[in-house]
Amino acid sequence: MDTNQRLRAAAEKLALTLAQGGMQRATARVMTALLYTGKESMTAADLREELSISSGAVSTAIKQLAPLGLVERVPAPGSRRDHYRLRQGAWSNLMSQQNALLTVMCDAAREGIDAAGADGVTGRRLHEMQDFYTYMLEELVPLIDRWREQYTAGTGGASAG
Amino acid sequence: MDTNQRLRAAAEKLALTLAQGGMQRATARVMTALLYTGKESMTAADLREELSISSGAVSTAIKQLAPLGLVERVPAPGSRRDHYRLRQGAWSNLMSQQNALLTVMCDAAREGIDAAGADGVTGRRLHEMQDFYTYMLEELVPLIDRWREQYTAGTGGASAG
DNA sequence: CTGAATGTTTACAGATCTCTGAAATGTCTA
DNA sequence: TAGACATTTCAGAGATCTGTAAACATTCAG
Repeated sequence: MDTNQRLRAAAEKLALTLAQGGMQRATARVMTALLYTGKESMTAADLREELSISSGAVSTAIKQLAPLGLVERVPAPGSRRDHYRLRQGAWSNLMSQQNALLTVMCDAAREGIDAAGADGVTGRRLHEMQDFYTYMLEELVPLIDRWREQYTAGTGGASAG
Repeated sequence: MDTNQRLRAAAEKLALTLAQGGMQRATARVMTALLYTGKESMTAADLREELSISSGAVSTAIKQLAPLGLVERVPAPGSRRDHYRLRQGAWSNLMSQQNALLTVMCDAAREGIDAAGADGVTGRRLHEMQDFYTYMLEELVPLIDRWREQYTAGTGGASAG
């Protein structure tokens, strides 16, 4: 099957992009493997084999992906192995997690102003920074929330577009 | 002066955050040095001394920051040395640059659908991904544009908030 | 309770990336 | 054109990070 190879290639390529964005490499590969798999869910052994990585790496990857809401453990019916799958809304969760950085930037700006004072060149620069990140936070958070509502409304998935 | 030390500490802390977000460490330090300096602009030598890094590192940092629109070379009045300063709108430019990743994600989703087909579990997952990043692109780009207009309107800076 | 199968943790090896130091390049003055 | 000063480039040392292998813990069948 040639299609399978194309899928593998696409998965690896996307993993590379995610890695570029700060995600650990093996973690990104696990993520894209779960995205591109034809199965409903994959076991740790499946991932290990599919990606040719150690079980330790799989374990670490899951440990990183699960708390971010990107991947979830699925109750295995009749199997002792844990099954994992990409979570519904994974991408918006990923985005939210990146937004956490905006809060940090906002706080940093405020702290800077506290230390430097609101006047002078430094104060002015910090003020622009604070304004920007405040604006972004106020706009982005509701934006993502709106997406979530909108998407869970058309739960079927196929008709969501 | 104790204030100076507080500023240095704040700058370093922010640099660490930026580095966490993928920016090179020395590059991030140069960025925050330019943000926190009391001067209007800094020379490469200033940066080298302030941060205790080599001139090569400074050069590399500028080379990375300038194309992103975060830092600009300022015409030096009567000095042969180049002067640098944080650009107006640096933060929104940084954000825009991160948004470029959204486009990549969007394209990746489309390519995936091409390879996997729109039906089946894989197609459905990719579809959600595509929908999300399409939505984000459509919303985020105008959002930032709006900020830019809004901010350049109150050009003074001090009264911009 | 025992044994087997699976999942997790950790020290270490390998790879990767970053920064330094020095040479090369460029730019301006006289 | 020569000379001085500033910046850029680049090979290699150093630090950092990632993944593996193996020990350890846990869960479940019999």
